[in-house]
Order: sequence, then structure tokens, then C-alpha cells
Amino acid sequence: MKEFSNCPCSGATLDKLVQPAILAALTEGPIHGYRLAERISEVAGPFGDKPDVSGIYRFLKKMQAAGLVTSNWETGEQGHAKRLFEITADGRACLARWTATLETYLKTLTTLLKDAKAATARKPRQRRRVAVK
Amino acid sequence: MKEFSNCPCSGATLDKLVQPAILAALTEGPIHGYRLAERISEVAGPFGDKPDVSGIYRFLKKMQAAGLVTSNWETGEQGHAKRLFEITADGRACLARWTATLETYLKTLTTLLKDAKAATARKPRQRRRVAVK
DNA sequence: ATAGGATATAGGACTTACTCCACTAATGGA
DNA sequence: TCCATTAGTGGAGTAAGTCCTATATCCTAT
Repeated sequence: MKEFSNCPCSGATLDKLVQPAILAALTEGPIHGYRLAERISEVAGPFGDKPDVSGIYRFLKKMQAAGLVTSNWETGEQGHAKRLFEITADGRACLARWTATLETYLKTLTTLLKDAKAATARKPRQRRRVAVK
Repeated sequence: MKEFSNCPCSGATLDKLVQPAILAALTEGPIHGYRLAERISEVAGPFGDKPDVSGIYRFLKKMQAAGLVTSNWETGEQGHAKRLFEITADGRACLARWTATLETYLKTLTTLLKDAKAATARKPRQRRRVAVK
């Protein structure tokens, strides 16, 4: 048998869906990019280790350009400037749409899973006779 | 409000998970790349329109290199040569692993969805008057 | 004091898993 | 004869990441 460690079936290359995760996290209130990344890796949990911070920032920038979030620099007398990100109305609408999309996606995946399972059950023989029934 | 037609929340840019779909379809028996693509778009159904044929062929090639499938040219006296693809033992193992991976993925997505929903329910207000506290 | 860790933001280069478009080529009807 | 269907393939581009690196500033502990 082979090593499957770098095979996509390990899940290593699956999308982590950072964008909806960001939007969802932002509904909890304004937050810094850094903290956001932490919140998300909590949710992403056991699956994809954790998303890269720089990826988060990149996304936030894109999302700001698209009008899904706003940000302003929090320039306290001390401490270097931090960006506080906030979700916009459009961002909320986008999140709602994500919800619908993910639901459909979930359904598709479930079907796929069922099919795959049925398939593996269907032909478990053909290796060297795996018992009668 | 904006158009969301090219926003990723529309699902247009979500991965279609072609690889496990291919493997699952292959367990039904040897098949041509072209037919395979059709079978998959049936399953993919309402979601991502349908995966591109060329993408399928590219993947099959990669998977063959990885030993997950085999193929031989079906050179009948007439009709141009067709490739018949078949799943290998390694391919079946890979599919089994995919099943496990997708299950975890599904769980993560479900959590994310629940969070997002709770979030949209949580703050539909907060647009003018942010309250005292 | 100062070295090192956590906090915070960001860019360059790369990869994976696709997509879209265009092309060849044979087969089977209308 | 023209055209749809079946079958396979290549070039170019994109989306959503990854890894590594660089920058600052703060807060400890030595």
C-alpha cells in the first residue's frame, strides 16, 4: 500500500472556507485581523490545522474593496496602529447568501458520501474473497 | 444593495470535489472519461453546474500517475481509440480515506453554518443607536 | 538594559483545484 | 452533406489558499 500523506484524500488541500468564517466571526463585533485569525482557527478546529494569518489579511482587504467590511485605524496614544474591522450591511447579506450556498453544498457532499460508501460496500471483494456475505 | 453574482458567496468558486466524485463513480465499473464527466455532473446536480471535461481528464492523468486508476486503450477495429479507466486497490483505499475526510469536513461546515446562522439572528439591529452599554 | 515572546500587519512566491475556450477527430443520423 | 454527439487534449487564467519572510510594538523575565 502507499502513503497517503500527500494525497488530497487526506484533506490537506481542501478549501477551508475562510471567507464565510470571517464574516461569521465579524458578526460578534469589531475585531482585529489577528484576533480574527485566532477565532477562526478555533472553529476550523481539528480539520485544517489553521488558516494562515496573511491569508486572512489578504481576504479582509479584498472584502473591504468589495464593501463587505469596513475598517478604521485605532490609533491610541500608544501601541502601534491597529485596524478594527467591522461588517457592513452588504457583508451581512453576503453571509446570509453563504449560508444558503453552504447548505446546498452540504447536501451535495452528503449525497456524494453516501454514494461513495455504498460503492465501497458494493465491491469489498475482489481483493481475495472477503468472506461470504 | 449589490449584485452578488460574482461574489464567492454564490458558490461559483467553491471546489467541486471532483477527485472523490471520480473515484466513487469508478467503483461502478470501468468507464470512459467522457461518460465519467456526465455521471459526475448528475451527482453534482443543482450545485456547481457541472465540472469541466478537461478538468476530469487532467485529474485522471494525475490519478493514474499516483496509481489510483489504470487505463487501457480500447482499440476496436472501428471508432477511434477510447481510454477505459478502472479503479485500483490503492484507489479504493484512497476513496475510503476520502470518505473519512469528507465526514470531518461536513462536520466543520455544519458548525460553521450553525454559527453563521446564530450570528445573523443575533444582530439584525445595531444599525443606528448602538445603545449605552 | 536587553533578549525574546506575543501581538499586529503585510508582501512575494508558490500550489491546488479547478474554469473557459479552442482544437482535433471519428460516428451516426437528418 | 452538414451537424450533433462522443471522445480526448492543450493553453491560459483564476480563486483561495499555503509558506516564508519582514516590519513594528508591546510585555515580560533574566
